[in-house]
Amino acid sequence: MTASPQVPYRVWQDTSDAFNSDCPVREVLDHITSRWGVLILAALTRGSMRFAELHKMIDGISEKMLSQTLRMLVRDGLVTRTVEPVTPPRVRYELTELGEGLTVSLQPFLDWLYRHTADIVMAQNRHDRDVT
Amino acid sequence: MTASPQVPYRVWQDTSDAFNSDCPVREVLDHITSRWGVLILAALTRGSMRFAELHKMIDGISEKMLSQTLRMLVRDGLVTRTVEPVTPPRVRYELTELGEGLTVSLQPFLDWLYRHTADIVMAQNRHDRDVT
DNA sequence: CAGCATCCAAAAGGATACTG
DNA sequence: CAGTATCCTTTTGGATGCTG
Repeated sequence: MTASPQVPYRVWQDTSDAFNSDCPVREVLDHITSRWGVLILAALTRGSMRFAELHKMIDGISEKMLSQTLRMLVRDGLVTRTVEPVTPPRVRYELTELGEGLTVSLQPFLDWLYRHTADIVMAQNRHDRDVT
Repeated sequence: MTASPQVPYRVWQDTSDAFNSDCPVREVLDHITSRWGVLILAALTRGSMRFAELHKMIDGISEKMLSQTLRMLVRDGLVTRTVEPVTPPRVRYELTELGEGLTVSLQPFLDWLYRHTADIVMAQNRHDRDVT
């Protein structure tokens, strides 16, 4: 983990490690677990979506963050952006094959989340009661 | 999704939805996907860890954020904090059963991450070349 | 050792106004 | 419609110094 600090980061296929802040794995993790990343990816599992649809579906996101996060996901090759040449413009966002694979891998976590949020809220209440 | 806005949020078991910013599912999602949440949970899958061990293992985290995120995870019932009454103090952090279940559900995602970070970096390079 | 408190810098994020 | 640009606020986070 502390080996060869003198050479620029390169052979991350072998030595990669999300615990290392210089490793691309860490950067990608940060992108996906960014505040709106998982929610946008989850929304797109329902199929192709337009900007306004995503904006309406994901409660609380601003246009700025939606646009910003979508650009990042497109750059990462997880989402495609397709402009239909009509007026007014119509833009469709869709998962790539890579993005599909990612959402499949996220499914167990999302399932867990829905099934255990109740447990967590209970734990929070218990904790707040005990500590206060 | 927009039903009964006049009553305080309550029946989230049935209507829960991470896309709703008022839903506990969303809050829990934010906790887990907070900047250091996944990394700390992943680190603890290797077994019980002391504060300094976590600090050393997770590159780039400050003591403040480590302590802050650990407190949140303890409150959420995902991690236990045990103080051994010796001097100097020794504190062990460990996954609870709930936390274990969570990390199991995160495993497919982490596996995907390691296997596909290369693809994402390639997509980024392609994108940067094309757009610039 | 395991932290908390404080202060400060940086980044994230929201509101608004505007454009092709 | 689907954004971008700007400004501003809030949050995040790091560095430092201190304690039981």
